[in-house]
Amino acid sequence: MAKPMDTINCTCFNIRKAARAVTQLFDQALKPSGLNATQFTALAAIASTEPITITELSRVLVMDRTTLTRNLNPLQKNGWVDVTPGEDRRTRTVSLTRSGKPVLSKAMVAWKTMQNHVVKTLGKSNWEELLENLSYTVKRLNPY
Amino acid sequence: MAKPMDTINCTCFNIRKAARAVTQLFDQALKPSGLNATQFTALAAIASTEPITITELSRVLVMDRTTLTRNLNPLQKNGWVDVTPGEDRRTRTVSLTRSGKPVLSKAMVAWKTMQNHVVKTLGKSNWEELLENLSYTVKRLNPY
DNA sequence: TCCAAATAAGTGCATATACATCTAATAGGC
DNA sequence: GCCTATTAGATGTATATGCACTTATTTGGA
Repeated sequence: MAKPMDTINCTCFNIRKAARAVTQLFDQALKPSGLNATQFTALAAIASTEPITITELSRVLVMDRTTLTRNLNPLQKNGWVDVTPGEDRRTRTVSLTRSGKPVLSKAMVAWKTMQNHVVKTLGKSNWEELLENLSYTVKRLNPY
Repeated sequence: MAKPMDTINCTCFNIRKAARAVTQLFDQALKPSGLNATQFTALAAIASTEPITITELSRVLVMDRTTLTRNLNPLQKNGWVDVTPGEDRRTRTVSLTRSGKPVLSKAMVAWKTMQNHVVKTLGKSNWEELLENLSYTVKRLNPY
C-alpha cells in the first residue's frame, strides 16, 4: 500500500515544483521588458510561425486551445499581437504587430541572459540532460 | 543576437510544457477521487507533516505562501483539512481531517497507478534520470 | 518597559490552466 | 444541393500562481 510519503517521488509534483522555480526566475528576468515567461514564449512562437491559427499555435506550445485564447488577451490588449479572421472563416490568424517586434527583441536579450545563467548554474551537461529528458517526456506523454 | 527560434531550447518553456502534459495525466487519473494533482500533492504533504504551519508547508511544497493559502481553500471547503490558530498566534496550523483521510487513501491508489504508468512509459532509467535532474534543478534554483 | 524590526498570514490584482459546453463554419457522403 | 459530422473558436466555471501591500503578533535591542 502506497503511503503519503511516497509522493516525494511523484512525477507530477516534482515537475510542477521545478516549473514554479524556473518560472519565477524567468518572470523576474523578463519583468523590465513588460512580459512574463508565458507571454514571452507565446510571442517568440508567434514570431517564428506567423501567420498561424489559434489551434496550430496551441499545438506548437503544447497547450490547451482555450488556455491559449486567454493567454493571448494581455498580448492583444497591449497591441503586441493581432488576431484576425482567417480565410477559413472558422479560424483566427495570429501575428506579431509592428509594436510587438521591439518588445520581443528587448525581451530576447533578457531571456538569453537568464538562459545562460541557468545553464551555467546547472552545468552544461546537466542542463542538456534535463532538456533531453523533458523533450522525451512531452513526446511520450503529450495529450495534444 | 538571439532569435525567436532559439527559444525552442528555453528551459522555462520546456519545463512548463512538460508540466502541463504530466499534470493533465494526473488530473485525469485523480478525477474519480475528487482531487486534482495540486490538491493531492498538498493533502499527501499535510498527511506526512501535520501539524504544520502555512509557511512551513509552503517550503515543503516549494510554493509561494500566498499560493498555498488559496490552494487550501477548496480542501477546507470540502472539509478535508483543518486550519486552526497555532500557539504562536501569528501562525495557522494545517492538519488532515477525519473525512480527509479516506479521500487521500482512495486518491493514493489512483496516483500509484498513474505513477507506475508514467514510469513504464518513459522507461525506469529515463524516469529516474528525469527525477534526478528535476531535484537538482530545484536544489540549485529554488527561490524559497 | 517600550518601540522598531522581523515574521506569519491574508487580500487585491492580474494572469495561467483546462474541462464542459456553446456557436459558427466547413467538409463529405448521398 | 442538402444534411450530418467534423472542426475552430469563444465562454462559463473553477482552480493555480505569485507579486505588492496590509494587518497582527512576536522578538530583541536600547
